[in-house]
Amino acid sequence: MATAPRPDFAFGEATLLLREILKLTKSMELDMGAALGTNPTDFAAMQHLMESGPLSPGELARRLGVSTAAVTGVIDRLEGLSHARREPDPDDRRRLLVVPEPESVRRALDRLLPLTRGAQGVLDELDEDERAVVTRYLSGIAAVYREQLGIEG
Amino acid sequence: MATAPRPDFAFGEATLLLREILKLTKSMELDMGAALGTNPTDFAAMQHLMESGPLSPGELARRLGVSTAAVTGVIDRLEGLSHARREPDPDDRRRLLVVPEPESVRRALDRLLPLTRGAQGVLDELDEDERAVVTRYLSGIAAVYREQLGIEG
DNA sequence: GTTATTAGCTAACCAACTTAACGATATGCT
DNA sequence: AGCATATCGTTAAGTTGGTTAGCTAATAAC
Repeated sequence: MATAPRPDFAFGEATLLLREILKLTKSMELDMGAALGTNPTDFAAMQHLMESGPLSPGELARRLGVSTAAVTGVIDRLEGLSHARREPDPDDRRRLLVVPEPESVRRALDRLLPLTRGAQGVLDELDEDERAVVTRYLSGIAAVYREQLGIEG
Repeated sequence: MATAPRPDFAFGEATLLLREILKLTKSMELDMGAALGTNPTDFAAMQHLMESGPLSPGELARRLGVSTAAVTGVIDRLEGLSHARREPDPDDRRRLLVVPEPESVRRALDRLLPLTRGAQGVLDELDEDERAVVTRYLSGIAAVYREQLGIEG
């Protein structure tokens, strides 16, 4: 009873590892944010800007899953820290573009790249067939999640 | 430039899938919470109570990574919804035990079990060697994360 | 048996969201 | 062309979930 109070929770090793990764990811988000002096949401915004280039506040809101009003705050904070700036959108004067500052991008990449390189390194140690197995597993897990959320969460 | 504004972000398929899973997990946490009418933190507390049985507020705070003051609020909300109740700890009269209500546990499991069963199902479709590959991959990823966080996050 | 520590709570505060309303621009319709 | 409608970002006001600091009660240490 002390070690297994609820028999329903008998997880496989892979499942436990996945859970640990999810937990580590949360710490990572805090850590990443700390690197730029931001909260996780603001850092996530930076990630989108780094990956996709300048984005409108509306698009940023959509990607972050928050209201456009909240994104105004995100941009205010990023601008306050000189991580990004507002520029007018030449094609639509209602809209604007949030442009990441190169120096901040560099700093963020300093944190992000070791992670992605490390992840890639793990994959590189696997052969083609093994990578396929991993892909199959992850696809399966993603499918299970999507199904529970009602296809497309 | 439109499709690949930053060449630094060339992710492998597995990495993209892992990212998607992380994203789905967040939706899942909201979804789970909604099932009990709670926020993700409160649901996470329920998960710990379900897995480990009654816990003290302090232990709950430690596991959730929030202050004990915040946990007072968590327990207040769970009690308000009759998902758990406070009981005195027979061994230490300063302490108390947060006990999950069976009916709420049942409702939470209704949501959780399909997920864990689904995840287990994905694993069941792999043979022994393949499962070892998955474990190796996930261990590697976890190690990379831990390393970046400075061993033990 | 006093002193120090621990447990949980309250109080006061704060950060990050939400919805609603608003001004400015763009789009669609006739 | 010109008016009605929709869209974009912002502001304003309110809510939520967290923080730290300080308190009381109970236990542990010497």
